[in-house]
Amino acid sequence: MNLQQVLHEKFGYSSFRPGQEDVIRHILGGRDTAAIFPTGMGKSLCYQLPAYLMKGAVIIVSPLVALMEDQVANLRKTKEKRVVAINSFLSRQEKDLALSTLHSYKFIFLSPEMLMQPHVQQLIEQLEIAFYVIDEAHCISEWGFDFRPDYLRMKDLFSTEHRAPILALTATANDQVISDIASYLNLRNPHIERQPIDRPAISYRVLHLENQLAKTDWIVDRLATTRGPGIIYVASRKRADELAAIIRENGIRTASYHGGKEQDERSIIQEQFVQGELEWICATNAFGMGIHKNDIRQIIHEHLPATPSAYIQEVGRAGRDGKKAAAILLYSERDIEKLKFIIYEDLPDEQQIRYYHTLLQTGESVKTAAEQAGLSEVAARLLDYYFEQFDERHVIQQMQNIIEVKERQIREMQKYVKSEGCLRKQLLSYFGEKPVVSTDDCCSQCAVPDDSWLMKTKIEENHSSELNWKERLHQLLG
DNA sequence: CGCACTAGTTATAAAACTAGTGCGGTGCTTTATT
Repeated sequence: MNLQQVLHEKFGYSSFRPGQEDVIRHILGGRDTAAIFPTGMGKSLCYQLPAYLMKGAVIIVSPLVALMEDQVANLRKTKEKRVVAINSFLSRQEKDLALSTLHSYKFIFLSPEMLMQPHVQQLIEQLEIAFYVIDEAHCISEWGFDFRPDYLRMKDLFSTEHRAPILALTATANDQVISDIASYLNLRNPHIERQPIDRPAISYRVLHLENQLAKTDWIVDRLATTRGPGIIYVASRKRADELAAIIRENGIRTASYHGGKEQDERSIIQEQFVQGELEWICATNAFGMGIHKNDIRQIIHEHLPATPSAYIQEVGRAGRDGKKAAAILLYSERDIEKLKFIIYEDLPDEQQIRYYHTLLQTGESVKTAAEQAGLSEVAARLLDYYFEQFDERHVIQQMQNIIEVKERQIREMQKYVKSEGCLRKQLLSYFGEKPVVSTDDCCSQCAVPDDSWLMKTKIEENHSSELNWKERLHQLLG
């Protein structure tokens, strides 16, 4: 069957977006492929379409349960019934039923953790598999090394001689991330399909503000005078709640979003934001993946994100409709230390590693050994993975490598906020790119920022309270 | 590390200092008990 024909009949599109067709042809030809497309450029089609032209099931590895559920719902909307997501949302019985009837599904969604469970793997081995999809594949780099080691364990599974081809999908990847993806998915002579990540509609701005109070003032003023929808990224859960409350006091529809909230509440908030019932979201970096909203106009960061990739991704959620959007980073010198603390907190030091290892060797259980060595759950899980691979000396070395990589990324972010040249150029250089076209409203280094297009009309402003936030807060507390 | 917050001190009344303390992101999974 002709690709165009399937595109039209099954998906109702008349033409492919840039890169899609190439990716699909390579997968149909059985070649491992990595596709780096900016968000909203139709990555899902790259696996959905070839699935219908090939025999067997497609296994999709997804980082978030919510993301899986979302994709399942989307496929069901297209009248596809042979879809299943195997995860902790399912009851014991539902899970057993799904696993015992795996062969009847065309699309099977799994987390890396689920995929790596031995009994799940046994069942998958018996299936006819068209190809594997690793959705949001940058998670291998972002989470694999220090948070979710099952992203690295997948390497074992994909190292078998005759395995189905792999399609890795992501929106953002520099050479290092691509190399991690290729290595940990064991891609063989992969085809790399890359679309430029530069988004000319986004203008960049860095503002140096002395402390949190100054930032709060700036944000409140900014939201009183300019329009959303927008996202404000903050560094802690507590701060997300607090800032959202302050903004709400000014009569602006705002909610907070972070990992400390119940799954249900998170879905509702996300949905309200997408529907336009909420104008602003104050969020930690938990917010973002799987948000389909085209008209986000502003992304404000109250703190420095940990990596350029994180920044590009968070900022890339704005302006998907191609219209203008503003990316603003508020920066103060002290943010760096705080950032480092959060990053290193979970990583075990040499002493802890040695002590933990000794305890394990003397027959102590993983749990008590971790407790006695003062390791967080995350740290213990990481060490278990690394001790599967290396001896003690190399495990310590690995941990040092992780810290070095993270420090390098923080230095890159410092280069960005301190850049005396074009911010866009500086940021893109990390990804080996240059700006695609020259834009009038490029960044705060190239020109004085022009916010006229974002200004609220008088009527909109009058909806906000006349009192400033300090007075309101005072009233509340007093 | 830096910050917000609390309890105690000062010195004779209320508020202003100080020292001590707690807290800080990202998500999958799942066992046995209430």
